Amino acid sequence: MCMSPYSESSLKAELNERGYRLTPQRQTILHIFQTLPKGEHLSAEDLHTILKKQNERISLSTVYRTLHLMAYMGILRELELAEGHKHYELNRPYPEHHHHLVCVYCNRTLEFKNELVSNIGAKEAEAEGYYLLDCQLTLYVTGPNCDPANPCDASIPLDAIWFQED
Amino acid sequence: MCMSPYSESSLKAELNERGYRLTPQRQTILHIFQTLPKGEHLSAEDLHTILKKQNERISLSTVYRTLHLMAYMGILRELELAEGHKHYELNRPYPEHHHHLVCVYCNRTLEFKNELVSNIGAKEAEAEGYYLLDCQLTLYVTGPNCDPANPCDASIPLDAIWFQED
DNA sequence: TTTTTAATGAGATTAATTGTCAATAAAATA
DNA sequence: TATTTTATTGACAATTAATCTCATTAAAAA
Repeated sequence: MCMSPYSESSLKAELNERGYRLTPQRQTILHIFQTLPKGEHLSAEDLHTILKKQNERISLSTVYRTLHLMAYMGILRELELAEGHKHYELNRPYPEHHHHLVCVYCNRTLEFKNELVSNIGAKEAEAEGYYLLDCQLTLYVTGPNCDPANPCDASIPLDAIWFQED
Repeated sequence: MCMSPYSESSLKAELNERGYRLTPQRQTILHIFQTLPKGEHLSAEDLHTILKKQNERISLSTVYRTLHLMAYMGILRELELAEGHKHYELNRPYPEHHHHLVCVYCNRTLEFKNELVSNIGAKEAEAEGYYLLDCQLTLYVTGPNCDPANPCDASIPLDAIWFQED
C-alpha cells in the first residue's frame, strides 16, 4: 500500500512521474489534510469551506478533482460512512492505519486498529496481482442508545444475522 | 440457488415486531434478491428496471425506501464499490459472507472470503456494545494492466444477467 | 367489520458530483 | 532563458442519485 508521507518535493516527483503537475492548489489541499487532527475527515464541501475561510480561492471543481486524483494516487483514502456523502482523510501508513465502525442510525463513527486485518487485505490484493491503494474494514452497526425514534434495541441481534442455522 | 433465511412469514414477523408492514412490494423485492445469482448486486435503478420487465408496478420511491429499510434491518447489505452509486445484495450469513476487492480504474470487482476478518469485525462490534448489521472489508486497488487514461469498465452488464435473449 | 396509520405512487425537489470550455500556468523543450 | 506544449483551473451548466411531499391506498389492530 502506497502510504508514505508526502513532502512538497516528493509530491511533485509523484505527480510528474505520472504526467501530472504540482500546482499551488494541490499543495494547499494536501497541507490541509496533513495538518488535520487525527480522526477528522472532510467532505468536498467541508474542504471548500475551509479553503474559503483561509482566503484561498480554489474552486469547488478543483476540490473535487484534487480529492479524486489524490485518492487514485493513494495519498488520500475515500470513506463512505453513513453521512450520505464521501469523506476523505490522509492515507497514513501503519501504525496509523485504521478502520471504522459506524452506527447507521446516529452516524456515530468509531475508529479501531487491527494490524491483522490490514495484513490480510494486503496479502489478498497481492495474491490477486493488484496494487493495494486502500484497505477498509467497515462495520455497520446499531447502537443500544442512539435514536429514540428508531430504537436501536429493536435491531436484530448479532446472532440472528451472522450465525443463523437453517 | 441459495435462499435467504427470510421466508415470507419470518419477514412478516420481523416487520410487524417493529411496527412495519408486510406488503406485496416488499415481498417481491426480497424475492428478487433471493433469486439473484451469487456475486451479483443491484443498484436501485437496476432493481427498478427488473421490476418493470416483470410487469411489477413498483415505484422508484418504493424501491429506494425498501432498500433502505432492508439494509437497516440487516436483510440487505449496502455496497459502495466503484460504480458511483450504491449496490445491494442479500446479507447472507456465514459461510456465504464475503468481502470485495475493487479496481478503481476499471471497476472490476472480485469477491473473497475470510472468516477471520468476519470474526474480528463481529468481535469488535460486540466489544463496543453494538449490534452488527454488516461487516465489509473492501480493498481498493489498481490492476497491473489498467491504464488510467483508458479506463475499461469490466463490470458485467445487467442484460447479461437478467435479460438473456436467445 | 371498523379504525388507525403505515405504505405507496407520482412527480417535484434537493444534494452531490461531473462536464464544458476558454483562460492560465507548469513542465518540457529548444 | 525563451518558447512551446498541454495539464490545470475557475465559472457555471448539466447530470445523477436520492430524498421529499402529499393525496390515496391498504395492512394490521381493535
